[in-house]
Amino acid sequence: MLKLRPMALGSNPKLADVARAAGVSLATASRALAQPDLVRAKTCERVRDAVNMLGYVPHGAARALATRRSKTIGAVFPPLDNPIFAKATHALSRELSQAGYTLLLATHDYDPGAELLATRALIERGVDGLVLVGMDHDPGLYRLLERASLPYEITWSLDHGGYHHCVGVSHRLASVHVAQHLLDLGHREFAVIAGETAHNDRARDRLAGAREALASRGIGLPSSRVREAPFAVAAGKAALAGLLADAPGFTAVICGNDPLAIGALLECRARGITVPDQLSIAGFDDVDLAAELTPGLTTVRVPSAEIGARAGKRLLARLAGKRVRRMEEIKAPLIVRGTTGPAPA
Amino acid sequence: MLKLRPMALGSNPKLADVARAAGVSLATASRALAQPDLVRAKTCERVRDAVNMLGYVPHGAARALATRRSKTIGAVFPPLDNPIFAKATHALSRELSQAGYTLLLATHDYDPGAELLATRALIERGVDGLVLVGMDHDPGLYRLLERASLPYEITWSLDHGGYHHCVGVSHRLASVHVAQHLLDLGHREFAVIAGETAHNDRARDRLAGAREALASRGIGLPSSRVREAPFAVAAGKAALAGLLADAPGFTAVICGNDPLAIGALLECRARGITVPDQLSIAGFDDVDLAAELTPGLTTVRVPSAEIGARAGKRLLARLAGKRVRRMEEIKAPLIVRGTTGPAPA
DNA sequence: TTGTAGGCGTTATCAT
DNA sequence: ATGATAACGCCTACAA
Repeated sequence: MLKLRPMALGSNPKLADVARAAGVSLATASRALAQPDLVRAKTCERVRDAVNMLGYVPHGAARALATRRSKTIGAVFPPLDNPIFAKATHALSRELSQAGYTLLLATHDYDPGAELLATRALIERGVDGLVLVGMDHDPGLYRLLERASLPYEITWSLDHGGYHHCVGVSHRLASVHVAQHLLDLGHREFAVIAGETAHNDRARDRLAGAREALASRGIGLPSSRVREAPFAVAAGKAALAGLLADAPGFTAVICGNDPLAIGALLECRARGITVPDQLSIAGFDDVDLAAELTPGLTTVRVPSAEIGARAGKRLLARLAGKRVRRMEEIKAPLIVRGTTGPAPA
Repeated sequence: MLKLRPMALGSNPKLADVARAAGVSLATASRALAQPDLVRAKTCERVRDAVNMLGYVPHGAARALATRRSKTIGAVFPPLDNPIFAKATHALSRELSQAGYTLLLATHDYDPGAELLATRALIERGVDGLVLVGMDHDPGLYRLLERASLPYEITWSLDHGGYHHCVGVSHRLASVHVAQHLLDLGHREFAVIAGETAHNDRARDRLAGAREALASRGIGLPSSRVREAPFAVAAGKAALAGLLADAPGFTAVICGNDPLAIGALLECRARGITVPDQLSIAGFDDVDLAAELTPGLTTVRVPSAEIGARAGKRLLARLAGKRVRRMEEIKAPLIVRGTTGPAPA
């Protein structure tokens, strides 16, 4: 079954080998591949043939060294088992590859230190640009970017300071809409299951938005009614269980993201609490699953694939010397489905 | 003419600048960073200071050119919105970064042509090794790898031919176990919602395993009872609806992966079909959500994070000159939860 | 322990 | 249209 391959040969063919095989100079071979218009058609063809014959594959490092461009974009992301990040990564990768760029990906576990290290590694690898998530980063990270004078895009969050290039949504505003929706349904007793707010400006903004909307109608949110939980369905279940045990009496739960909301929903189902009759639940992100559940999950649609794609497009445009708006806000509409309903009488 | 180029303002400091600032030669500066043991401690420190002072970041391309190593590993994956791939990617990335390697990620939509192109791009970028998913690839892909004599790992699938390095599970065998479990519960009328089998050996093996187990007990699987569906909860719902409409009468559904199974489950819930009393449902992969549902989803545990981590470890070991077993099989046990039960009388 | 110099594979700037 | 050759930034024998 195992076939032996006679062809051994030490190293891979280089452009010089191609040139020799085609009977042209190194420079001509290079041009034939990069700027065919500058080379006689016939010569071009000879070079191409030689390439195929030898199985020549360009040496990116050498090219990067000479051109000072790696055709590579770095992305530093939280764990991709959050589907929103997976989607964005995929869309970004797709966008980049269409333009001949490749994605260099680093992931971290919401740890600013690790994030800084990873970013450094990417810069060392010579990325032409960088995609980051959110605004919360080690100060050293921004310094590093500054010094490297590397174009980068902040995703998900918006820098209202107008300094960073960014493409994202207003988490605060969307969260206000969620709370208002529930208030309009007559709810007065709320609980919140927030994502972990440390090192996460999105989670903080979402929590702040909810607080603010409630406060503006004179409704407080005691700390016993607020829980932070790591992103995960299981954590959502546990959080709701905890709230029910420690501070019952609420009729609506605002969740920091969909997995938490789905967890809360499953916990209700397991306990026989009917949603939305006895309890309303709202999520955030509009994960695929949200629409498939019965009842469907009321949530905020954050178009994560679009964010990834836009970040890629913007970066590519900037690398091509075009100008782009510094800040690109994407709408995040409230999607009302079945898990929210009138407050029980 | 010889011109002294003072460090340009925009340009980043190079090792030569560090050396000058530290008052040592280029070679010493290089060694101080790479092999500090070969350099006097005091000198080392001077170099380090210079590095910090100047904010020096090594130029990876130059290093790669000189050492013929990029400290970069490429991975070619299907869309990461399938959580199993997201988990594997994260684990892989984590494993690599611990060893100073970075992950170069390419994703494709189950298209062999695109996969080939992406792989080529990674090789051009100078990856030191590659991680692939499954055995189904464009023949040109294997040729490319051969010529580049690049170490690579096939993940998820096992090459029983013993040719490729691989780390994965036996999808066929696990699928046999699923079918046997249902047979043991008394089921005789089956339906299958398979993943799309084109360009996907895992989906084919899973389907084949189920067929085989049923056949070995004299039970056939008419084509009207088999449906292929793209990976997605929505597709699972639709597939079950289709089966119910076209070929009712089955008491158990074997699904090609968990999202499909969850879709089937949700469809049942929406129609008032009780699971497992009226219908048993089994999945494959053991996604996080599977355990959180009530009833929990009976499925096969495929440790995707472990696969990613192992692939990384194996590749790193090989790059370090160690030998590893060509084939590493990971157990994929059946996890019996609540969605499967005795066949209705 | 430290320095000198050649080379890694490609592009780009000159000539021709 | 094509060719010679100097960068590009770093590593690493080989010398000192």
